[in-house]
Amino acid sequence: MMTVSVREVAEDAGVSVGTVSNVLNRPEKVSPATVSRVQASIARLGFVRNDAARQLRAGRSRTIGLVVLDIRNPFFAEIARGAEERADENGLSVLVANSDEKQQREARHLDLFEEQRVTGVLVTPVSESLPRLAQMQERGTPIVLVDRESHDERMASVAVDDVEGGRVAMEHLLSVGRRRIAFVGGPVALRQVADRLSGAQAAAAEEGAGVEFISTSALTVEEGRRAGRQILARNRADRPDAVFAANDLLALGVLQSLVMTGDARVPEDIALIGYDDIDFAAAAVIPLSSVRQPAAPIGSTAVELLLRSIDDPDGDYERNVRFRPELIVRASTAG
Amino acid sequence: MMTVSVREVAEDAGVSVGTVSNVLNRPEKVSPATVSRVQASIARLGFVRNDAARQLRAGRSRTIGLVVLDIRNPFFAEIARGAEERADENGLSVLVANSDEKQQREARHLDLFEEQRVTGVLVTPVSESLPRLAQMQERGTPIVLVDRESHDERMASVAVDDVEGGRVAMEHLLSVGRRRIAFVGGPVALRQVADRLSGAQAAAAEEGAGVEFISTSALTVEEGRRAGRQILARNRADRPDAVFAANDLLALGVLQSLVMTGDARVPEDIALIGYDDIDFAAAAVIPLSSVRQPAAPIGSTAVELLLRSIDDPDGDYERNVRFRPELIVRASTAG
DNA sequence: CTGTTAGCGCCTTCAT
DNA sequence: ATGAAGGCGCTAACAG
Repeated sequence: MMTVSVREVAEDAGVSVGTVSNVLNRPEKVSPATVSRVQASIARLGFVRNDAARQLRAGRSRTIGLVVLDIRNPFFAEIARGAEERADENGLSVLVANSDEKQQREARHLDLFEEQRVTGVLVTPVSESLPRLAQMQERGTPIVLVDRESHDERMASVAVDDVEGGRVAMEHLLSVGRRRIAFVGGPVALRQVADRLSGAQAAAAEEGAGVEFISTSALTVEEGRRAGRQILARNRADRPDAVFAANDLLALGVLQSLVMTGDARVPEDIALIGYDDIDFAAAAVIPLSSVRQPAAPIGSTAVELLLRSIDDPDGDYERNVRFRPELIVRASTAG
Repeated sequence: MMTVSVREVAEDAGVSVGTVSNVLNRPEKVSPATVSRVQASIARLGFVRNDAARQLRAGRSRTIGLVVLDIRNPFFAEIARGAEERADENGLSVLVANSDEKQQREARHLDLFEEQRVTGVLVTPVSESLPRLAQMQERGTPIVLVDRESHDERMASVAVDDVEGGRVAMEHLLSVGRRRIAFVGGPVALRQVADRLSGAQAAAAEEGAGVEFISTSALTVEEGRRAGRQILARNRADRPDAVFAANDLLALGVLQSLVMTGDARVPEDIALIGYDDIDFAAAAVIPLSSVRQPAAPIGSTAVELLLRSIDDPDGDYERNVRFRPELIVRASTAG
C-alpha cells in the first residue's frame, strides 16, 4: 500500500504542493481549471489527507472526546446522541470511549484524548479524578464534567442535582406509605451513587425512617439481579417494603429477580423506583417509576459549554449548568 | 497554556531529546538515574506526548475505530463492549462513532478514521458503502464488517445469518398458529432489514402464508410505537395476528403501543417477536421473544479478525465469520 | 549510555 | 494565481 501524499498529488497534477494545499483548504484562491485538475489527481491516486500531519501544524484536532461510565447504559448513549447533534452542527466529531467504571480505563482514555490534542473532553469521571482533569485543562484541553457537578468555577459542568433526585425518590416512597426502604447501589465511590444515597437518607431521616444500604459493585442489570436475589433470600419479614435503585439498570435487574421468581409482588410487597428514566423503564414488566434526567440536553449542553469555553474563555456566563431531576411515577410504586 | 515538548523536557533534565524519547519508549536503554531525572522533569513540566507527531512518524495510531448504526441500541453497545475487551488486551483503544443510520454521518466518520490512520475500522455500514470501504482497505486501513456479511474474501466480516434469523422467527410464529403476519421494519436499504424480511417471506411462502410489510424510517423504539399505533388504528379484523419486528427496539415500541392502550392483547390477539435479544427484551412488560445474536462475541471477534489481518495478512484463515442466530421464546409469543 | 540529526506530511507565509 | 521553503513534535538511525 502506497501512502499518497500531497507531493505525489502535486506532481501528478503538475502543480506545487502549496497549490494542492490551497485546493484542499481554500479552493477559492485557485483557478477553477487548476482546482479540477488537482481534484482529479486526488481521486485518481486515492489521496487521503493525513490528519496527524495536519494536526501537528494546526495544534488541535476537530474531535471531541466523550468518556462515559458505561456505554451499555442507555442514559449515556442518549447523552452521546445529544452531544453529537450539537457537535455536528459545528463540524466536530464526537468519539466515545467507555471507562466501564474502571479508573484505569478512564485514565487511559483521558491520556489518549489529551495526547490526541482533541478539541475538548466531556467526561463523567469514575471517582476523584478531578485533580487530574484540572491539570489537563490547565495544559490546554478544555474539560466539561458531565452528570457531575464541578464545584470549581474554572471547570465547566452539566449536572443534575443528585442529592435532590435522591430526596425526591425517597419522599415519593415515603408518601406511598413505605418505611423499610433499601437503597441498592454502588460503588459509592461514584459521586452519583453517594449523592443519591445521601439525598435519600436525608429525606428518610426527616420522617424518622432509616435506609438500608445494599451495595453493588457496578450499576448494571446483572448486579441488580444479584441484589434482587439477595433480598429474596431473606425471610419475608426482613425484606424491605421499597427499593430505591441508584439507576434504572439496577432497578430493572432487581425487578427481574423479584418478578421472575414471583416470590414478591411489585409494588404490593416491594415498591421499586429507579433513576435516569431510560426508555426501557416505561416498557418494563411493571412499568418502572424513576427520576428523570434530561440526557440528550445534558449532552448537547456539554458541547455547548465546551465551545463557549473555547470561543470566549473569559466570558461571563454560567459554567456550571444544573438541571432539575423530575419524578416519574409509574406502576412500580403506584398505590 | 504553554505547550511543553520533548525539547523543553530535555533542557530541563539536562539531556538530549533522544534520551527523552528513549525514556518514553525504551527506558531499559537508559540509565536509571537519567530515567528518573527525566521523569521528574516530565512531571514537573506537565509534558504530554503529542500523538499527532508520534503518529506522523509511526504511520498508524493505536486506535480502532468502530462505526455503529445506532449508539442507543444496546445491541451495538454490547458489540462495543466486546470489541473493547479484546482491544484492551492488545493495548489498543476503541473509539466509537455513531452513524445514526445516516449515510452522510457514516461517511464523515469513515473519513475521519481514515485520516487519523487508525489501526483499523470496524463498521456496520448503513447501506451500500462497500466500494468505499474496499477502497479504504486498499489504501491501507483494514476493515472488518460487523453484523454484515462481506461476500468478498478480501474483506473480513463477522455476521449472523439474517436470512436464517428471519426464517427462524417466522417459522416460530407459524408454529404457534399465526397466519396473518406483519413484518415491521425499515429502512430496507439496511441489509439487516432486507435479509430478515426475505428470510421471513421465504418461510411464510412455504406455508402458503403472506407477510405484510409495515415500514419504519428507523430501527427505534419511537418508530416502533408509531407502527403499533398504525396497527391499532385498523379494524380488529384487519389487524395482523402476529408481528415480527426487525429488531428489539422496534418490538418494544410496538409492545408499548399495544399494551398501553390495552386494545390488543399480547400474545393472544397479536403475538410479537423481535430481534437481537437485548437485555431489556427479557424485562419487558410482556417478556419479548427474540432472535438472539451474540453481541459481545461479535465485537471481540471483529477485533480478533482485525488483528489477524494485520499480523498475518496472507494467512489462511476464515475471514468471514458467521454466527448462528438463536430463537428465544418468551411470553410474547407463547401459547 | 547519550547526543545529533533527518525526516514523517502538511500548512502557511513570502516571493514570484 | 502559483511556487519554494520552514517548521510543527516526535522517533529512530547513527555517531560518539
